[in-house]
Amino acid sequence: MTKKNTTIYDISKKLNVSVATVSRALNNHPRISQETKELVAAAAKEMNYKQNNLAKALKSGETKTVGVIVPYINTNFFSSVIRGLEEELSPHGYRVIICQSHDDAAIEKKQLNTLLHTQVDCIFISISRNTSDMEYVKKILSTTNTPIIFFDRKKDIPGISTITIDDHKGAYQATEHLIQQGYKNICHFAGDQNLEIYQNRLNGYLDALKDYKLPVIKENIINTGSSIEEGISAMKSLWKRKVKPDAIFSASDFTALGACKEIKNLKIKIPEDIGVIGFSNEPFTQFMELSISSVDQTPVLMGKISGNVFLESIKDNSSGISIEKKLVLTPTLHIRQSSKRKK
Amino acid sequence: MTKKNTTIYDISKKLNVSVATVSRALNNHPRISQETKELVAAAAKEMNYKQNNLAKALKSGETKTVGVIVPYINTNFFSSVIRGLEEELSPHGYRVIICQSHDDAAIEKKQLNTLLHTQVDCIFISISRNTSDMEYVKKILSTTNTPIIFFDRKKDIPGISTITIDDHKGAYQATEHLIQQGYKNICHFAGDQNLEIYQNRLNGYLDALKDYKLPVIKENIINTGSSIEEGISAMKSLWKRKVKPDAIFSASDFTALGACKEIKNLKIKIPEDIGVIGFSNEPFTQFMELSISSVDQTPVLMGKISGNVFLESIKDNSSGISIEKKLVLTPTLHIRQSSKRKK
DNA sequence: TTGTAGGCGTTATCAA
DNA sequence: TTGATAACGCCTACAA
Repeated sequence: MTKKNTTIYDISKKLNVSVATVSRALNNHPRISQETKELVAAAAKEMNYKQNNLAKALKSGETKTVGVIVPYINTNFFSSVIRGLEEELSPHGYRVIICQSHDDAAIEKKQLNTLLHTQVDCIFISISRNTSDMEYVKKILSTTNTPIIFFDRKKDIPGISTITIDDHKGAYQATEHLIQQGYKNICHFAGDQNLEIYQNRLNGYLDALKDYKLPVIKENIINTGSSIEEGISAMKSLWKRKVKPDAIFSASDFTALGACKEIKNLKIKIPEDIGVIGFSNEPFTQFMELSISSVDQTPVLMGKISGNVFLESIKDNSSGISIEKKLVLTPTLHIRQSSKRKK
Repeated sequence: MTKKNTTIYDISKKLNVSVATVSRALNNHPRISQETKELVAAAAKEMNYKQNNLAKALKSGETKTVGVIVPYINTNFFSSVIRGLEEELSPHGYRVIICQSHDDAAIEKKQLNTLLHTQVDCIFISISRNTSDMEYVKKILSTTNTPIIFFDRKKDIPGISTITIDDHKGAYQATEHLIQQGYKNICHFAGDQNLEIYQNRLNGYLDALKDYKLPVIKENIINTGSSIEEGISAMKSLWKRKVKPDAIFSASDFTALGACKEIKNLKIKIPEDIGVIGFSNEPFTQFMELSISSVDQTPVLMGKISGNVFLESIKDNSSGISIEKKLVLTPTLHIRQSSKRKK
């Protein structure tokens, strides 16, 4: 048996007033008598009235719902960003729909369209690895009013606000720290160069080397993904070289972990013989018995700020001006045992 | 400048047909000529038509959207369940709205109401620690058609399907394993007894002791939360006893980790002097240099099955029957270094 | 202070 | 095969 929800129409019938009065009373309209308001409120409660946001949204054009697309939701970084986003937006009455792209541009595009159909008020995206064609994003921008905001993994597109961390700086500081600890032959485990974040980490590494007059050696840049296994195998092949590295700056904590495991396996000493720094400050990096240095990306904050950029843009928009923001957060280097050679 | 979305009305005007025809053509209605369908499809594409799900939902009463409420989204367990949920439901056209209760019953109730306003087709909840009054949940059940499904952290309420793991079994197997490894004075770090999952873990531990004729010692049950710090302090005070424990079965991986850290600090040997097992199979448990044994809860699977229970209930409902399901998944014990004393 | 009525975009019923 | 129209539940001019 299907239960019917009570509507303002039901309340109006019961109280012998018009639906308009009920609607206004419920919305605390100034020109409704206190008495009526109380009457309506009582009836609403008694009849277990629940406002239908669908109808409201259809009328107002605002769903008070936003969408967020990430590669996978069950990673520390992305789930933390989403946590921040939810905590920033929820108090303002916004719901958050989550979508996974599985790091695939085709799925990402599909999810984007689904969100558009759902009439979300804003779409937050951290793009997938193989996203390159941004034409459909531009088309959405030019044909709809739905703002798109990129966080972390972005592309530069006019009209799209972005919230990122300063990957270059994080990488630079990490490399600089290794140099200051006396490491001289520093390798970099580089991530997918289709993504700006990994380009910036690589460049930060390179610039630190240059600034400290260390030679840039092409072979010291190893392309890896971000799995433990790739870290292990990268380390394995590195150690077969005649000239061995004395430090690793990895663009991923997982490859850094893989490297640590293999280093232990090779009976080399961390941090005496070789230093290691990762990136992301995954929880496990500090849990390890030999804790791993890493660069923190403040993901919860990134989520909150992303949400805030949207909220602010709504305010701005009321005055007809839409400002494109490019916010860059500062990462924090956490120095732990894996790279602290000097006491 | 505000861009207007094209509607079926726009298409109907352009093609000089009725909106009904457009709607039917778009929905591939059998009694529309192929010619018209193609015409409409072409116009829709050209005019960049995007269906408004809001209007559709208002009409049909189905939003194709579900809500999920968890304490916090950025934990491995909950984000993994949500991943599974999204992956099960997304192919069927459902969107997933995520809400955080911050482990607080009052917020949980608020989120529940928001989801109801949003007209979601189903609500998935893992209840907060201090949830006790289930009256409002029962009221929702009796006054709305919105199904509620509990996963992991549940209460038994008629009409609500639940998906859990067999915590008793997981705890029993963990304890049994410790016993078989020769440990005799096994302590339990128990979680919040307001939650069934922790009750069950405690009972599994107790039953294993009984079955193996080991004495049940009340002082060996330590109430902790699930933080590293509590694990450390619990271990600290345990080691001040005259009769010291030789194993810990913790209801949480984090307290287990804390115990391990303190054990190392006390210069005791794992697993020779003391064995440790946690619960949840958090990623870090296997990353540790001294890997920690733990009970895996298969969270992604739990999410998928939760989604599936909902999908099945829709099918069932078409025949007017709504079946309340109580599904219990089997956990898997992962034996690692922290508890493997015998070779 | 309150009521009437139109419209948001879709689908479905009843006609044609 | 197609068209006209009502309805989903709400809000809001415009009237009264």
